[in-house]
Amino acid sequence: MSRNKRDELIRNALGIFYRNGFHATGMDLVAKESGVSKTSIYKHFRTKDELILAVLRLRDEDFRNWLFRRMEELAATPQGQLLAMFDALEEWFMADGFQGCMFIKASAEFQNADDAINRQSYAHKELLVDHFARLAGAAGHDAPRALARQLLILKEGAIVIAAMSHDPAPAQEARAIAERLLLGGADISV
Amino acid sequence: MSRNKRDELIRNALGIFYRNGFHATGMDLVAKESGVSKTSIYKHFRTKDELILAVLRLRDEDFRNWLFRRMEELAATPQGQLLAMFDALEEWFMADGFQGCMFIKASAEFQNADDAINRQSYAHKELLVDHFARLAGAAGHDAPRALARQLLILKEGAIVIAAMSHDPAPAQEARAIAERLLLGGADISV
DNA sequence: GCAAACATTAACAGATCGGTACATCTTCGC
DNA sequence: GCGAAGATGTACCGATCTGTTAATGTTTGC
Repeated sequence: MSRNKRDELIRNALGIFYRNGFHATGMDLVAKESGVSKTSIYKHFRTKDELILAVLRLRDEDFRNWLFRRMEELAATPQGQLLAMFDALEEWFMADGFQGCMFIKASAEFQNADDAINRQSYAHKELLVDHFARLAGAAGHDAPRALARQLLILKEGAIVIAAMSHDPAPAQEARAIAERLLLGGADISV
Repeated sequence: MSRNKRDELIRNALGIFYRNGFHATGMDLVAKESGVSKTSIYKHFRTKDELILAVLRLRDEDFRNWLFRRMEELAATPQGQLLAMFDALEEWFMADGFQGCMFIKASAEFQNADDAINRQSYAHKELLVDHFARLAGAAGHDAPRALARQLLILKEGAIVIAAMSHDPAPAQEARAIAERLLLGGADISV
Protein backbone atom coordinates (compact mmCIF):
# COMPACT_ATOMS: atom_id res chain seq x y z
CA MET A 1 0.00 0.00 0.00
CA SER A 2 1.47 3.30 -1.06
CA ARG A 3 1.73 6.30 1.20
CA ASN A 4 -1.17 7.85 -0.71
CA LYS A 5 -3.38 4.83 -0.37
CA ARG A 6 -2.59 4.66 3.32
CA ASP A 7 -3.53 8.30 3.79
CA GLU A 8 -6.67 7.73 1.79
CA LEU A 9 -7.56 4.78 3.97
CA ILE A 10 -7.19 6.91 7.09
CA ARG A 11 -9.29 9.62 5.52
CA ASN A 12 -11.98 7.13 4.55
CA ALA A 13 -11.96 5.64 8.02
CA LEU A 14 -12.31 9.13 9.43
CA GLY A 15 -15.51 9.69 7.51
CA ILE A 16 -17.01 6.36 8.55
CA PHE A 17 -16.11 6.72 12.22
CA TYR A 18 -17.38 10.28 12.25
CA ARG A 19 -20.71 9.31 10.74
CA ASN A 20 -21.20 5.98 12.52
CA GLY A 21 -19.30 6.19 15.78
CA PHE A 22 -16.29 4.15 16.80
CA HIS A 23 -17.69 1.09 18.53
CA ALA A 24 -20.65 0.96 16.17
CA THR A 25 -18.35 0.72 13.13
CA GLY A 26 -16.77 -2.62 12.33
CA MET A 27 -13.48 -3.11 10.57
CA ASP A 28 -15.27 -5.03 7.80
CA LEU A 29 -17.21 -1.89 6.95
CA VAL A 30 -14.07 0.25 7.06
CA ALA A 31 -12.43 -2.19 4.66
CA LYS A 32 -15.39 -2.35 2.33
CA GLU A 33 -15.98 1.40 2.17
CA SER A 34 -12.28 2.07 1.72
CA GLY A 35 -11.98 -0.44 -1.10
CA VAL A 36 -9.15 -2.35 0.57
CA SER A 37 -9.17 -5.67 2.32
CA LYS A 38 -9.15 -6.02 6.06
CA THR A 39 -5.82 -7.83 5.81
CA SER A 40 -4.26 -4.81 4.18
CA ILE A 41 -5.53 -2.57 6.95
CA TYR A 42 -4.04 -4.83 9.58
CA LYS A 43 -0.72 -4.79 7.75
CA HIS A 44 -0.49 -1.09 8.58
CA PHE A 45 -2.34 -0.90 11.88
CA ARG A 46 -1.89 -3.54 14.53
CA THR A 47 -5.31 -2.92 16.06
CA LYS A 48 -8.49 -0.98 15.50
CA ASP A 49 -7.40 1.40 18.25
CA GLU A 50 -4.22 2.24 16.32
CA LEU A 51 -6.27 3.06 13.26
CA ILE A 52 -8.48 5.29 15.40
CA LEU A 53 -5.41 7.07 16.75
CA ALA A 54 -4.21 7.67 13.20
CA VAL A 55 -7.66 8.99 12.31
CA LEU A 56 -7.57 11.37 15.26
CA ARG A 57 -4.12 12.62 14.28
CA LEU A 58 -5.43 13.44 10.82
CA ARG A 59 -8.54 15.06 12.21
CA ASP A 60 -6.48 17.19 14.59
CA GLU A 61 -4.36 18.48 11.73
CA ASP A 62 -7.29 19.04 9.39
CA PHE A 63 -9.46 20.73 11.95
CA ARG A 64 -6.87 23.05 13.39
CA ASN A 65 -5.62 23.99 9.94
CA TRP A 66 -9.14 24.76 8.80
CA LEU A 67 -10.22 26.65 11.91
CA PHE A 68 -7.10 28.76 12.31
CA ARG A 69 -6.97 29.63 8.62
CA ARG A 70 -10.64 30.53 8.59
CA MET A 71 -10.19 32.74 11.66
CA GLU A 72 -7.38 34.56 9.88
CA GLU A 73 -9.42 34.99 6.75
CA LEU A 74 -12.34 36.45 8.66
CA ALA A 75 -10.47 38.95 10.82
CA ALA A 76 -7.21 40.84 10.85
CA THR A 77 -6.59 41.45 14.55
CA PRO A 78 -5.99 38.78 17.20
CA GLN A 79 -9.08 39.96 19.06
CA GLY A 80 -11.13 39.84 15.89
CA GLN A 81 -9.88 36.35 15.13
CA LEU A 82 -11.01 35.07 18.50
CA LEU A 83 -14.49 36.38 17.81
CA ALA A 84 -14.42 35.17 14.22
CA MET A 85 -13.88 31.66 15.51
CA PHE A 86 -17.58 31.53 16.30
CA ASP A 87 -18.47 32.61 12.77
CA ALA A 88 -16.25 29.86 11.46
CA LEU A 89 -17.97 27.40 13.79
CA GLU A 90 -21.31 28.55 12.49
CA GLU A 91 -20.22 27.69 8.95
CA TRP A 92 -19.20 24.26 10.17
CA PHE A 93 -22.51 23.73 11.98
CA MET A 94 -24.38 24.55 8.78
CA ALA A 95 -22.24 22.35 6.59
CA ASP A 96 -23.60 19.05 5.30
CA GLY A 97 -22.70 16.15 7.48
CA PHE A 98 -21.93 18.13 10.62
CA GLN A 99 -22.13 15.67 13.49
CA GLY A 100 -20.37 17.38 16.38
CA CYS A 101 -16.79 17.18 17.54
CA MET A 102 -14.95 13.95 16.79
CA PHE A 103 -12.72 14.32 19.85
CA ILE A 104 -15.60 14.76 22.24
CA LYS A 105 -17.15 11.65 20.77
CA ALA A 106 -13.90 9.69 20.93
CA SER A 107 -13.40 10.76 24.52
CA ALA A 108 -16.96 9.74 25.32
CA GLU A 109 -16.56 6.29 23.78
CA PHE A 110 -13.13 5.69 25.30
CA GLN A 111 -13.56 7.09 28.76
CA ASN A 112 -10.69 5.46 30.57
CA ALA A 113 -8.16 8.14 31.51
CA ASP A 114 -5.31 5.76 30.70
CA ASP A 115 -6.56 5.08 27.20
CA ALA A 116 -4.38 6.56 24.47
CA ILE A 117 -7.49 7.60 22.53
CA ASN A 118 -8.81 9.45 25.56
CA ARG A 119 -5.53 11.26 26.13
CA GLN A 120 -5.05 12.15 22.48
CA SER A 121 -8.56 13.56 22.29
CA TYR A 122 -7.90 15.98 25.10
CA ALA A 123 -4.50 16.86 23.64
CA HIS A 124 -6.33 18.34 20.67
CA LYS A 125 -8.25 20.65 23.01
CA GLU A 126 -5.03 21.72 24.67
CA LEU A 127 -3.59 22.69 21.30
CA LEU A 128 -6.64 24.84 20.70
CA VAL A 129 -6.17 26.53 24.08
CA ASP A 130 -2.53 27.20 23.20
CA HIS A 131 -3.55 29.00 20.05
CA PHE A 132 -6.31 30.98 21.75
CA ALA A 133 -3.90 31.99 24.49
CA ARG A 134 -1.36 33.18 21.95
CA LEU A 135 -4.00 35.33 20.30
CA ALA A 136 -5.31 36.61 23.64
CA GLY A 137 -1.78 37.54 24.67
CA ALA A 138 -1.18 39.31 21.38
CA ALA A 139 -4.41 41.20 21.91
CA GLY A 140 -3.05 42.47 25.19
CA HIS A 141 -5.23 40.63 27.62
CA ASP A 142 -3.79 39.81 30.98
CA ALA A 143 -4.27 36.19 32.00
CA PRO A 144 -4.50 35.11 28.36
CA ARG A 145 -4.53 31.44 29.27
CA ALA A 146 -7.50 31.83 31.59
CA LEU A 147 -9.34 33.67 28.84
CA ALA A 148 -8.36 30.99 26.35
CA ARG A 149 -9.80 28.28 28.59
CA GLN A 150 -13.04 30.22 28.84
CA LEU A 151 -13.22 30.52 25.08
CA LEU A 152 -12.70 26.77 24.84
CA ILE A 153 -15.64 26.19 27.17
CA LEU A 154 -17.78 28.43 24.96
CA LYS A 155 -16.64 26.66 21.82
CA GLU A 156 -17.29 23.15 23.15
CA GLY A 157 -20.63 24.11 24.62
CA ALA A 158 -21.71 25.58 21.30
CA ILE A 159 -20.59 22.47 19.40
CA VAL A 160 -22.39 20.09 21.74
CA ILE A 161 -25.66 21.99 21.67
CA ALA A 162 -25.51 22.56 17.94
CA ALA A 163 -24.96 18.86 17.35
CA MET A 164 -27.68 17.76 19.77
CA SER A 165 -30.24 20.26 18.52
CA HIS A 166 -29.30 19.99 14.85
CA ASP A 167 -29.30 23.80 14.77
CA PRO A 168 -26.41 26.21 14.15
CA ALA A 169 -27.77 28.94 16.43
CA PRO A 170 -25.45 28.19 19.37
CA ALA A 171 -22.53 29.60 17.37
CA GLN A 172 -23.83 33.14 17.54
CA GLU A 173 -25.14 32.70 21.06
CA ALA A 174 -21.66 31.75 22.14
CA ARG A 175 -20.19 34.60 20.11
CA ALA A 176 -22.30 37.08 22.02
CA ILE A 177 -20.83 35.75 25.26
CA ALA A 178 -17.31 35.95 23.85
CA GLU A 179 -17.89 39.56 22.90
CA ARG A 180 -18.62 40.39 26.50
CA LEU A 181 -15.48 38.60 27.61
CA LEU A 182 -13.29 40.23 24.98
CA LEU A 183 -14.80 43.67 24.57
CA GLY A 184 -17.22 44.41 27.31
CA GLY A 185 -15.67 44.04 30.69
CA ALA A 186 -13.72 46.20 33.10
CA ASP A 187 -10.93 43.68 33.45
CA ILE A 188 -9.37 43.68 30.05
CA SER A 189 -6.14 45.57 29.88
CA VAL A 190 -6.17 46.96 26.36
CA MET B 1 -40.50 -8.91 38.13
CA SER B 2 -41.86 -6.44 40.66
CA ARG B 3 -41.98 -2.73 40.09
CA ASN B 4 -39.08 -2.35 42.51
CA LYS B 5 -36.94 -4.92 40.77
CA ARG B 6 -37.68 -3.34 37.45
CA ASP B 7 -36.64 0.06 38.73
CA GLU B 8 -33.55 -1.47 40.23
CA LEU B 9 -32.71 -3.08 36.91
CA ILE B 10 -32.99 0.27 35.17
CA ARG B 11 -30.82 1.87 37.82
CA ASN B 12 -28.22 -0.86 37.50
CA ALA B 13 -28.24 -0.54 33.74
CA LEU B 14 -27.78 3.18 34.11
CA GLY B 15 -24.57 2.68 36.06
CA ILE B 16 -23.17 0.19 33.58
CA PHE B 17 -24.02 2.25 30.51
CA TYR B 18 -22.65 5.38 32.16
CA ARG B 19 -19.36 3.72 33.00
CA ASN B 20 -18.96 1.60 29.87
CA GLY B 21 -20.80 3.37 27.11
CA PHE B 22 -23.86 2.13 25.26
CA HIS B 23 -22.55 0.20 22.29
CA ALA B 24 -19.63 -1.11 24.29
CA THR B 25 -21.94 -2.68 26.88
CA GLY B 26 -23.62 -5.96 26.02
CA MET B 27 -26.95 -7.11 27.38
CA ASP B 28 -25.26 -10.15 28.91
CA LEU B 29 -23.22 -7.84 31.13
CA VAL B 30 -26.29 -5.81 32.05
CA ALA B 31 -28.05 -9.02 33.04
CA LYS B 32 -25.11 -10.35 35.04
CA GLU B 33 -24.43 -7.12 36.92
CA SER B 34 -28.12 -6.65 37.61
CA GLY B 35 -28.56 -10.15 38.94
CA VAL B 36 -31.38 -10.96 36.55
CA SER B 37 -31.44 -13.09 33.45
CA LYS B 38 -31.39 -11.66 29.98
CA THR B 39 -34.75 -13.24 29.27
CA SER B 40 -36.29 -11.33 32.16
CA ILE B 41 -34.91 -8.09 30.79
CA TYR B 42 -36.39 -8.80 27.38
CA LYS B 43 -39.74 -9.53 29.01
CA HIS B 44 -39.88 -5.89 30.06
CA PHE B 45 -37.99 -4.20 27.25
CA ARG B 46 -38.47 -5.27 23.67
CA THR B 47 -35.04 -4.11 22.59
CA LYS B 48 -31.82 -2.76 24.02
CA ASP B 49 -32.81 0.66 22.72
CA GLU B 50 -35.98 0.60 24.82
CA LEU B 51 -33.95 -0.19 27.90
CA ILE B 52 -31.66 2.71 27.05
CA LEU B 53 -34.65 5.01 26.72
CA ALA B 54 -35.89 3.90 30.14
CA VAL B 55 -32.41 4.55 31.52
CA LEU B 56 -32.41 8.04 30.05
CA ARG B 57 -35.82 8.78 31.53
CA LEU B 58 -34.51 7.83 34.95
CA ARG B 59 -31.36 9.82 34.48
CA ASP B 60 -33.32 12.87 33.40
CA GLU B 61 -35.43 12.75 36.55
CA ASP B 62 -32.50 12.05 38.85
CA PHE B 63 -30.26 14.69 37.38
CA ARG B 64 -32.78 17.50 37.22
CA ASN B 65 -34.01 16.72 40.72
CA TRP B 66 -30.49 16.76 42.06
CA LEU B 67 -29.33 19.86 40.19
CA PHE B 68 -32.39 22.01 40.87
CA ARG B 69 -32.51 21.03 44.53
CA ARG B 70 -28.82 21.71 44.96
CA MET B 71 -29.20 25.12 43.30
CA GLU B 72 -31.97 25.97 45.74
CA GLU B 73 -29.93 24.80 48.70
CA LEU B 74 -26.96 26.89 47.68
CA ALA B 75 -28.73 30.18 46.96
CA ALA B 76 -31.95 31.95 47.84
CA THR B 77 -32.51 34.27 44.88
CA PRO B 78 -33.16 33.18 41.28
CA GLN B 79 -30.03 35.01 40.17
CA GLY B 80 -28.00 33.33 42.91
CA GLN B 81 -29.37 29.94 41.93
CA LEU B 82 -28.26 30.36 38.35
CA LEU B 83 -24.74 31.08 39.55
CA ALA B 84 -24.87 28.34 42.16
CA MET B 85 -25.51 25.86 39.37
CA PHE B 86 -21.81 26.01 38.59
CA ASP B 87 -20.90 25.29 42.19
CA ALA B 88 -23.22 22.29 42.06
CA LEU B 89 -21.56 21.20 38.84
CA GLU B 90 -18.17 21.49 40.51
CA GLU B 91 -19.34 19.10 43.23
CA TRP B 92 -20.44 16.67 40.56
CA PHE B 93 -17.13 16.97 38.67
CA MET B 94 -15.26 16.13 41.87
CA ALA B 95 -17.48 13.21 42.79
CA ASP B 96 -16.24 9.66 42.36
CA GLY B 97 -17.22 8.15 39.07
CA PHE B 98 -17.90 11.40 37.22
CA GLN B 99 -17.75 10.58 33.53
CA GLY B 100 -19.41 13.49 31.79
CA CYS B 101 -22.99 13.97 30.71
CA MET B 102 -24.92 10.83 29.88
CA PHE B 103 -27.12 12.64 27.36
CA ILE B 104 -24.20 14.08 25.44
CA LYS B 105 -22.77 10.59 25.25
CA ALA B 106 -26.07 9.05 24.22
CA SER B 107 -26.50 11.69 21.56
CA ALA B 108 -22.97 11.05 20.34
CA GLU B 109 -23.48 7.29 20.07
CA PHE B 110 -26.93 7.58 18.49
CA GLN B 111 -26.44 10.46 16.09
CA ASN B 112 -29.35 9.96 13.76
CA ALA B 113 -31.78 12.84 14.20
CA ASP B 114 -34.70 10.42 13.80
CA ASP B 115 -33.48 8.15 16.55
CA ALA B 116 -35.65 8.23 19.68
CA ILE B 117 -32.53 8.15 21.86
CA ASN B 118 -31.13 11.16 20.05
CA ARG B 119 -34.35 13.12 20.43
CA GLN B 120 -34.84 12.19 24.05
CA SER B 121 -31.28 13.26 24.87
CA TYR B 122 -31.87 16.74 23.55
CA ALA B 123 -35.26 16.92 25.26
CA HIS B 124 -33.39 16.77 28.57
CA LYS B 125 -31.41 19.84 27.59
CA GLU B 126 -34.58 21.68 26.66
CA LEU B 127 -36.02 20.98 30.10
CA LEU B 128 -32.89 22.50 31.61
CA VAL B 129 -33.30 25.60 29.45
CA ASP B 130 -36.93 25.89 30.56
CA HIS B 131 -35.87 25.96 34.18
CA PHE B 132 -33.05 28.42 33.59
CA ALA B 133 -35.41 30.68 31.67
CA ARG B 134 -37.93 30.61 34.50
CA LEU B 135 -35.23 31.65 36.94
CA ALA B 136 -33.87 34.32 34.60
CA GLY B 137 -37.35 35.71 34.15
CA ALA B 138 -37.93 35.74 37.90
CA ALA B 139 -34.64 37.57 38.29
CA GLY B 140 -35.96 40.28 36.00
CA HIS B 141 -33.80 39.74 32.97
CA ASP B 142 -35.22 40.64 29.64
CA ALA B 143 -34.87 37.91 27.04
CA PRO B 144 -34.71 35.25 29.73
CA ARG B 145 -34.77 32.45 27.21
CA ALA B 146 -31.76 33.78 25.32
CA LEU B 147 -29.89 34.06 28.58
CA ALA B 148 -30.97 30.55 29.51
CA ARG B 149 -29.58 29.18 26.27
CA GLN B 150 -26.28 30.90 26.92
CA LEU B 151 -26.12 29.39 30.38
CA LEU B 152 -26.76 25.99 28.84
CA ILE B 153 -23.82 26.50 26.50
CA LEU B 154 -21.63 27.36 29.47
CA LYS B 155 -22.84 24.35 31.41
CA GLU B 156 -22.29 21.88 28.58
CA GLY B 157 -18.90 23.31 27.72
CA ALA B 158 -17.80 23.00 31.33
CA ILE B 159 -19.03 19.41 31.55
CA VAL B 160 -17.29 18.37 28.35
CA ILE B 161 -13.96 19.91 29.28
CA ALA B 162 -14.12 18.66 32.86
CA ALA B 163 -14.78 15.14 31.62
CA MET B 164 -12.08 15.23 28.95
CA SER B 165 -9.45 16.77 31.20
CA HIS B 166 -10.43 14.83 34.34
CA ASP B 167 -10.31 18.14 36.19
CA PRO B 168 -13.14 20.06 37.89
CA ALA B 169 -11.68 23.50 37.15
CA PRO B 170 -14.03 24.30 34.23
CA ALA B 171 -16.90 24.68 36.68
CA GLN B 172 -15.50 27.84 38.20
CA GLU B 173 -14.16 29.06 34.87
CA ALA B 174 -17.67 28.85 33.50
CA ARG B 175 -19.09 30.43 36.64
CA ALA B 176 -16.89 33.45 36.12
CA ILE B 177 -18.37 33.87 32.65
CA ALA B 178 -21.89 33.47 34.00
CA GLU B 179 -21.21 36.20 36.54
CA ARG B 180 -20.44 38.61 33.75
CA LEU B 181 -23.62 37.64 31.96
CA LEU B 182 -25.78 37.90 35.06
CA LEU B 183 -24.18 40.68 37.02
CA GLY B 184 -21.70 42.58 34.95
CA GLY B 185 -23.27 43.87 31.80
CA ALA B 186 -25.06 46.98 30.70
CA ASP B 187 -27.93 45.03 29.19
CA ILE B 188 -29.58 43.51 32.19
CA SER B 189 -32.77 45.16 33.12
CA VAL B 190 -32.84 44.81 36.90
C1' DG C 1 -53.72 -29.33 47.27
C1' DC C 2 -53.71 -28.20 42.73
C1' DA C 3 -53.89 -25.86 38.47
C1' DA C 4 -53.32 -21.67 35.94
C1' DA C 5 -50.46 -17.81 35.33
C1' DC C 6 -46.33 -15.78 35.62
C1' DA C 7 -41.17 -15.29 36.27
C1' DT C 8 -36.85 -17.22 35.57
C1' DT C 9 -33.24 -19.91 33.60
C1' DA C 10 -29.81 -22.26 30.50
C1' DA C 11 -29.01 -23.07 26.04
C1' DC C 12 -29.05 -21.71 21.65
C1' DA C 13 -29.72 -18.86 16.89
C1' DG C 14 -27.72 -16.12 13.39
C1' DA C 15 -25.03 -12.25 12.77
C1' DT C 16 -21.10 -9.61 13.54
C1' DC C 17 -17.08 -8.43 16.31
C1' DG C 18 -11.62 -7.82 16.07
C1' DG C 19 -8.05 -10.23 14.19
C1' DT C 20 -5.38 -14.06 11.37
C1' DA C 21 -3.67 -18.04 8.18
C1' DC C 22 -2.91 -19.07 3.82
C1' DA C 23 -3.26 -19.10 -0.92
C1' DT C 24 -3.02 -16.08 -4.90
C1' DC C 25 -1.67 -12.20 -7.43
C1' DT C 26 1.32 -8.34 -8.68
C1' DT C 27 5.62 -6.27 -9.10
C1' DC C 28 10.27 -5.86 -9.66
C1' DG C 29 15.36 -7.00 -10.29
C1' DC C 30 17.98 -9.00 -13.44
C1' DG D 1 11.44 -14.95 -18.84
C1' DC D 2 11.73 -16.02 -14.16
C1' DG D 3 12.29 -16.15 -9.21
C1' DA D 4 11.94 -13.46 -4.89
C1' DA D 5 9.26 -10.33 -2.09
C1' DG D 6 5.54 -7.97 -0.84
C1' DA D 7 0.60 -6.76 -1.35
C1' DT D 8 -3.98 -8.55 -1.63
C1' DG D 9 -8.28 -11.33 -1.05
C1' DT D 10 -10.85 -15.32 0.80
C1' DA D 11 -12.08 -17.87 4.17
C1' DC D 12 -11.87 -18.63 8.65
C1' DC D 13 -11.11 -18.25 14.12
C1' DG D 14 -13.11 -17.81 18.79
C1' DA D 15 -15.61 -14.42 21.14
C1' DT D 16 -19.38 -11.60 21.63
C1' DC D 17 -23.45 -9.22 19.81
C1' DT D 18 -28.89 -8.82 20.15
C1' DG D 19 -32.60 -11.49 20.70
C1' DT D 20 -35.39 -16.20 21.25
C1' DT D 21 -36.95 -20.94 22.50
C1' DA D 22 -38.33 -24.28 25.45
C1' DA D 23 -38.01 -26.16 29.83
C1' DT D 24 -38.15 -25.22 34.86
C1' DG D 25 -39.50 -22.66 39.18
C1' DT D 26 -42.52 -19.93 41.70
C1' DT D 27 -46.45 -17.57 43.01
C1' DT D 28 -51.38 -17.16 43.39
C1' DG D 29 -56.51 -18.07 43.40
C1' DC D 30 -59.58 -20.95 45.13
